[in-house]
Amino acid sequence: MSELNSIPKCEGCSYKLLLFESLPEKNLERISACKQQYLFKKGEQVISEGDEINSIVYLQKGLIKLYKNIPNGKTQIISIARPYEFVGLLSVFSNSNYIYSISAIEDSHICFIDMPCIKDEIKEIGTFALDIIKKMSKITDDVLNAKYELCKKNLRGRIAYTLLDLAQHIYKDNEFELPVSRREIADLIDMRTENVIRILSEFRKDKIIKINGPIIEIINMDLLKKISLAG
Amino acid sequence: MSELNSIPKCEGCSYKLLLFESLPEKNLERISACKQQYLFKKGEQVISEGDEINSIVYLQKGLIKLYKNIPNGKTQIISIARPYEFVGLLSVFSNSNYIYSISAIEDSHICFIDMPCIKDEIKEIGTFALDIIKKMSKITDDVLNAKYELCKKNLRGRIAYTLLDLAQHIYKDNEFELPVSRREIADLIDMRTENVIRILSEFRKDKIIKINGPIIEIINMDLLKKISLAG
DNA sequence: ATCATGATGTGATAATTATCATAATAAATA
DNA sequence: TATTTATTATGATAATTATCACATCATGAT
Repeated sequence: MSELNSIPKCEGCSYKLLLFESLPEKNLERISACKQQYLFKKGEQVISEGDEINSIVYLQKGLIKLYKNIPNGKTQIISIARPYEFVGLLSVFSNSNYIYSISAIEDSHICFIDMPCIKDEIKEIGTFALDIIKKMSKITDDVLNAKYELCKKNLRGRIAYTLLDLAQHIYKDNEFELPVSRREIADLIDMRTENVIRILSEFRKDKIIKINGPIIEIINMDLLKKISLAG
Repeated sequence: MSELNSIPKCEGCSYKLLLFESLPEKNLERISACKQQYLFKKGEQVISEGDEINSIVYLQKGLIKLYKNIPNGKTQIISIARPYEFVGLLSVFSNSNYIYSISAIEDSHICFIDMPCIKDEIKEIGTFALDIIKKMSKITDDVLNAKYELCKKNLRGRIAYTLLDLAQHIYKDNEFELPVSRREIADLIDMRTENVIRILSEFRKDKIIKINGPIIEIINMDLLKKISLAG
């Protein structure tokens, strides 16, 4: 983790509109004064389970994963998130300590906004409060929907769903580099590493995808969608 | 659905403290003026998927289920909720229409509070906004955690988990009447009806539970907990 | 009362998924 | 560079779960 040398003001931030559009100039300046920005290298830990929650985590650039360590030495990945997604809002208002960990899976710019500042603005600016509520509701919906979708699918359906998610929502390209290992995909969608590998191989044999090391290219999108839906 | 003949004021409501404790008297009176209470008989539908969201649903007495109808004629039960749980807050702020249905699985008193009223109070009373945010964060956490727990368990673990949830959180008694059919349990925890029935029979044979028609009694709590954890 | 319907219950079998074993390759480390 | 170590990969087998088939019982409709 290293501090970013030039710390821009929130006013000029392209993400302002997403969370702070209802905040007047004056209040935005106050927010701007109580935030810190850091660069996390790929693999670096941003938050550890149990850490005290004293800020809102805001991903500006890069890719992060939220995960939990579960008893038998395994890991449950809750979500992989890119900028604009605000997964950092998950459960931060109902707990005093994080119930999950966050780490960077790509070099990431992360903005920490002091929680007391946010709360002050929520209390003062009603429309901002409503905005935060709306955003929270949205991420909850998304994470929950994804989980419900995944849970009822068979393994091939889960892999297809995940590849589609990466291509369509994360990278917006039919060709992308897998940001996580096969084992981490397994941790994300509740299956065994061997089966992730096996099914990716099957998809390759069935000419649904091409695999070049860590690069995946979807070459039969329709079939992949069909498998995801049917799964 | 029938209107309750005596509509009590929010001031005297025992649930006031849970959601409205930070609201001054004056504001609570306004809330009280824009709410309606109804009695829903067991089996009656409260909300249909697609309905416009124009109020907050507040369960005062009884038991409800949230569910979605999924393409192939099946049903996905999202949650079974009792009073004090506020599942009605799920996603109501990020959508204009319900993405799930709600029906009563026991005779239920349900309070509908007009959404514009709630929003007005959120905008006006900052601490109330924070309260709502906290509550939303909490239910999200709970529903999400339950889903994550369930997804990674095997079938026996899921049944054990569900029985424990009913005994410990819903009925607070080791003996209770199953509020839903075996098929509905299957819809809740992503498995087949036959397997729900089969595993309940196994638990009976293993002297973990007693089954008398719809009445279930847990007679080996320790083992049930062990199965839930190991699953 | 009779019939249809759905819920419960059980067995047999098929399909899916996990586990174990083993190897090749890539990445990290001394 | 040499040597671990982790990741990717594939096959064989065991365990789990779904599906099908059928029986019983309760419930409501005719």
